Amino acid sequence: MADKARRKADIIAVAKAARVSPSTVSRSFNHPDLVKATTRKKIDAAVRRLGYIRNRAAQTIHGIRSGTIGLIVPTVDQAIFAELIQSFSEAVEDLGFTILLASHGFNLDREYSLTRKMLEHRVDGVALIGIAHTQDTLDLLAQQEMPTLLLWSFSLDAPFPCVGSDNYAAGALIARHVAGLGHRRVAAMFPPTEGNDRASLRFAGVKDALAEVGCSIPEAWQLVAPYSVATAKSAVEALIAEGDLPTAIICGNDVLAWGALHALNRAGIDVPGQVTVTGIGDFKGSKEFEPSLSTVRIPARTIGARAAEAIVQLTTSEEAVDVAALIPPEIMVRATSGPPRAQ
Amino acid sequence: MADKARRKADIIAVAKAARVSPSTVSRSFNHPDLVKATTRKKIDAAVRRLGYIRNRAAQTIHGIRSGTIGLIVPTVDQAIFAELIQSFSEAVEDLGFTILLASHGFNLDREYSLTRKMLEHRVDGVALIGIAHTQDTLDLLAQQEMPTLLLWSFSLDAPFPCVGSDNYAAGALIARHVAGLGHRRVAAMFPPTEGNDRASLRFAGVKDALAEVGCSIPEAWQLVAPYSVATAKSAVEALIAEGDLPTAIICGNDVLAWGALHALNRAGIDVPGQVTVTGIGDFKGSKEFEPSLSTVRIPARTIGARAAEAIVQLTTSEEAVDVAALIPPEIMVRATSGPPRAQ
DNA sequence: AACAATATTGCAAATGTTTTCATTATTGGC
DNA sequence: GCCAATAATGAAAACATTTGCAATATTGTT
Repeated sequence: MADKARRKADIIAVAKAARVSPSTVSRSFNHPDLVKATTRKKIDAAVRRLGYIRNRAAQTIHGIRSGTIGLIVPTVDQAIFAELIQSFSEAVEDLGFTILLASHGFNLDREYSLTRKMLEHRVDGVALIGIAHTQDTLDLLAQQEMPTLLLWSFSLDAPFPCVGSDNYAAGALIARHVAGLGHRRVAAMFPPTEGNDRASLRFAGVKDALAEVGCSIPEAWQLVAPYSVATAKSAVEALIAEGDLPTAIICGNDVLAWGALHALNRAGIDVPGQVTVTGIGDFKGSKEFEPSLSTVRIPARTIGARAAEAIVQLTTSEEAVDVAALIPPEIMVRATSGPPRAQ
Repeated sequence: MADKARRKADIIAVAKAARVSPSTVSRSFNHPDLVKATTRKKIDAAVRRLGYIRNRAAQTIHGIRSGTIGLIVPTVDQAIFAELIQSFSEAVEDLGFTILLASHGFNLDREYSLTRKMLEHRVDGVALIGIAHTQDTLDLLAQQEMPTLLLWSFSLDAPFPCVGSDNYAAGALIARHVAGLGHRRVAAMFPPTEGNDRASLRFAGVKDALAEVGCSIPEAWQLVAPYSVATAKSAVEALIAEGDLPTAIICGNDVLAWGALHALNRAGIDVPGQVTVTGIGDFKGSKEFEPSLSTVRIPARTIGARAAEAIVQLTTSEEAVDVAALIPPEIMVRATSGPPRAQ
């Protein structure tokens, strides 16, 4: 019988057990200062005795915040997103919210339907990765007046406030470093840029910065490799097999750079003596790589934490607040970059 | 005005717009076969026109499934968990559920309060990482009759069904491989084992398997390094500095092994010629490492997918179902392991 | 054209809370 | 000990749905 009572444990059951009205129980949770200490004690005791657990769904119905933030990402399974998600969710949890997580695998149509789902769950806010989204998704969020944050990339003319870094600048930063060392025979290896504003902006930054010194990347040296050490390694192995090596390979992210380094290492090609390799991202482990990877730091943890504050502000504050934040990328010159060998 | 109507868009508003009763609208969503096709058309039109979005919270109140699965992990930010979470959430989403994600940072007390939160949100099921949890957490889940799954590790005498691999076996597997090559001067590098059943089981497996051949790991060679390339690298650098090198270093996971390899590489110590290095996990990139890492494969994607099916079965099926699944680890002998150099 | 069977719809109660307003209890000042 | 404040509580309506049951509409059969 205790069992039966227990399972149903209702705010009403608690009220009965504590010999007060349901209103008082509710108040004791939500406005403890409005109920007498001794009453609160009785209620707490009843709660414990019955194993009562509040029902957020029932609260949410009243237009009260659900206490959830929807986070929609391309995938969890890339170092960079994992770090971002971790710091974001930590910070969000500390602020009393829980994350509703969904991943769309770089498919923006799926992103739309996931967004709908988030809205059905009445999340208090939505955070999306990157700037590029389908108009449908953006319209939906705007029309429902859902507090929305664009995470990871930053742009001034984005449809929603952004907290993130400037990927174009990151690309330009590393390219200028490489060009500054004197490299003119430069290859690039990037992930497919379609539906990925981060990668395409970085690549654009690289190309534009190289153009400043009159350098361009020949078609044959524009390698495309999906995010993985394996594909990057084999792409660079193929490049090596061609016989005509560039003096530098600028990679769209650190994972690709790791692949490049492994390929060069295997072929016995000295880095940076014969070939300079750079990454973007400064993932964990890049500094410890042998040789230590020259890259651009995009501070995922900072972005995640700032974004959490931003989205919570967006959901809680009445008036319009300006939460956008640009977290600048930072060049990390380490051991994989050096001047080109004299011809 | 449209705007005002739009924002509130209610099932009642939809009903009015479609000139039917709210019940019919509800049915048209939940039991479409019970409503006439032409009526459904009218309703769909009204829904679109008003931009109506169903309110899961209001449904959940009726004891209907919330369509969410709580996933509580130590952290997202470790390759192994990221991969697991990704495959789990993909599969769960395909089955029509959404993930409520929380991370406790290896703090089991936080795990308890996160579990409570999940229950407040009336998730349909909860998945926890690993076997070891506080009694409070386990009691809470049991008492609330919450479908619960233990993810990642497998054990027969666990308090809830498990879907995962056998970490003890994984440790034993790699240790037998190393011992089989003839190594007797063996070091181990593991993350702190406290509150981490994966690491402690692996380590136990390693020690027991080595004991089978009369080998034990001297105190000084039992390195402890938190999960990170950086700490692993410096731990092994310290070991190298000592001067007395083992012939093999068995690492608790691939990230630690990467760190070890970088340290040895930097010191110009040949792997596997002078020192054998092994990992556990077979993370992405381990195969492409130079030299390619010998390790034990723990198939995260398989586990994630199987676990998703399992938890959904647990939440949907009436009778008790047996969903436990042991996904066996598999040794991957690659290039970092070889016989010890003749003394 | 009438009847029974079946398909479709609406009414009203129920779900677990919160909140406004009204009522009752307590306190301090004299 | 009485009165006015003020503090604490309760009753009832509201929130956005679902669902059992009853009522109505449609169909096929003769």
